[in-house]
Amino acid sequence: MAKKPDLLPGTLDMLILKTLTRAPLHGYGIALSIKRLSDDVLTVEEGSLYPALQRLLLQGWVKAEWRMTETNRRARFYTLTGAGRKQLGIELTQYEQMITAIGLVLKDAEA
Amino acid sequence: MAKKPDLLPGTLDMLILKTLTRAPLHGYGIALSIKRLSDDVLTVEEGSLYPALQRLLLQGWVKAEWRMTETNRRARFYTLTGAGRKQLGIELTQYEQMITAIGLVLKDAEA
DNA sequence: CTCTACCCATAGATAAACTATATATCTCTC
DNA sequence: GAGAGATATATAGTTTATCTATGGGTAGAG
Repeated sequence: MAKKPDLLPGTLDMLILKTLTRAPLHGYGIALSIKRLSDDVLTVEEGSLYPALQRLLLQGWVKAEWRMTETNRRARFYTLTGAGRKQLGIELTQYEQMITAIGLVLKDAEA
Repeated sequence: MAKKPDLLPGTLDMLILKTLTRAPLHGYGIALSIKRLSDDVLTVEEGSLYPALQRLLLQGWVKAEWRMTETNRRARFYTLTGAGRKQLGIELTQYEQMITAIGLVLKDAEA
């Protein structure tokens, strides 16, 4: 059974951090944002999202605050910290390096 | 501790299959090939490589044959099968789709 | 005869993602 | 006012991929 992953493993933290550079968001909003920005290609399951947010909180890369949404529901809003912004930079650099390297391997031409 | 992976998780099978489109190779040669083609960015550890090859064998995507290397050592040479070539196509498509989608999320511009 | 490069393979730990489940509220429709 | 559906958080348990660590063994160079 060819099961398809909902995202490239290892990229979720980066995607969340990047999403938060645009504006503070609650978890559900982050998931929606990533899904919509990616034209429905990337789906962040709840079972992946909330543990990831806990991770990011623990690392001090985001901070959380309970507020009310526009639709009048209680939700936990996450904001990127300075350390989080720095971490995002690191992860972006590593990611670029990785996909460049993968591109080299996938290229057909051999010297 | 939380060591970073030497490659993007989920891409190893694709990299191995692609490497085998060029020529049959033994495990050690596959690892070397990926490392060199990627300018030493991607390193395939043996503990990742051999289980991955077992996986590919089991799926019927490669077949193996004991032969002698140029340096006169016994080695197991892996050859891509028809099913493996098909699988590679699938994985390449999914990979492209993923990194395109990730690119959309990482872009700064918002409509 | 020792060292390095070559070669295979597995066990166990770790981490990240998934499925499934639980809870709860708001809004809209019938 | 009942129910559906979208909004919202969270955890337990499972799966899977990768790493670390270890174990074997051979060829050739010095």
